[in-house]
Amino acid sequence: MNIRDSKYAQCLYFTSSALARKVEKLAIQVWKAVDLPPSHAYLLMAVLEDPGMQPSALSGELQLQPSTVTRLIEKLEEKKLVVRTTEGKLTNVYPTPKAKELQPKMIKCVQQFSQQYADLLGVDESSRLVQDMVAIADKLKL
Amino acid sequence: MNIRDSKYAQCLYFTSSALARKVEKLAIQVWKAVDLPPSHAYLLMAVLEDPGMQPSALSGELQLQPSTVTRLIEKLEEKKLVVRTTEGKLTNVYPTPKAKELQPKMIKCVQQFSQQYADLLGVDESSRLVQDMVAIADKLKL
DNA sequence: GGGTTATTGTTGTACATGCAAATATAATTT
DNA sequence: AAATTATATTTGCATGTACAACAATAACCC
Repeated sequence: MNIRDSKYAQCLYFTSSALARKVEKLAIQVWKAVDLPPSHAYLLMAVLEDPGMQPSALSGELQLQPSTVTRLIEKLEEKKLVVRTTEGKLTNVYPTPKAKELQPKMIKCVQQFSQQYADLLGVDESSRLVQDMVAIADKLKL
Repeated sequence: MNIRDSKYAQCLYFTSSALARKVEKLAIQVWKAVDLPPSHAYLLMAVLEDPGMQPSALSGELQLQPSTVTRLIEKLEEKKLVVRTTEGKLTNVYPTPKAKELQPKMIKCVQQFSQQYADLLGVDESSRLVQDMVAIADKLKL
């Protein structure tokens, strides 16, 4: 069944969550190339671009709760892709050499992913949609 | 931090999941009025509109995996809002009187929710966005 | 009719995410 | 300097969702 055929196709809750699930599935496929779920991959890319980044900054950048960020970092630590150093109340997260080696592949994943939905949807169309979603999400202050 | 300030604000994975999380939070607030999480509420509304609806149909209507539908039904059964009857391999899900009593309140929740984001975003803008999201989600066959 | 295949639904398990509370440290106030 | 308040991070617990494997039944084909 297509989403448009659902009686809830007019509802923002329904459509945004259905879309997110579908997009995530696509992303999961793409990110299998580096054996990471997308959420882990995005955190790792942020840390690679800004080594030493703190969880609070990651929380803002990724729009995830601090607790979620902690959990993601734990997983990446287990895979030896990041290390954490704590002094005082502050924590710094650094990428390991293993993560740096992975970086080129990750960049390819990003490209492949955006290519894939640009092919499906058209470049202009998809970038307009993304901008609209951003605008709306930012208006939803809770 | 706003989503637009994130370095991932151009990425469909990031924006669609961030938007979905925000919208879900808003929906959760609204649906507290009937003490149901939105996912449960939507399933229940579907069953109220079409008593006896089967899990496979619910899976299509709600765009959720069958296993997820089973879990939602279990929760609603615990709350005495639906009952299940099985004959052969088919299962029918029926709303209880308690659910029917709740129906008017649920309709109000739907209205309140759509009102809330229409106020924030404008009626035209938000309905256009929803349609775009539907169109795109439907193109993402996986 | 009997064997194969397809459909329907449920379970076991895993993971992502969040909230609220706890912890630890820093900053501020008095 | 002590007490209070604010900030950063982590933990306990709960929930939602999915995949894969399973079970049960129905449909099909020979």
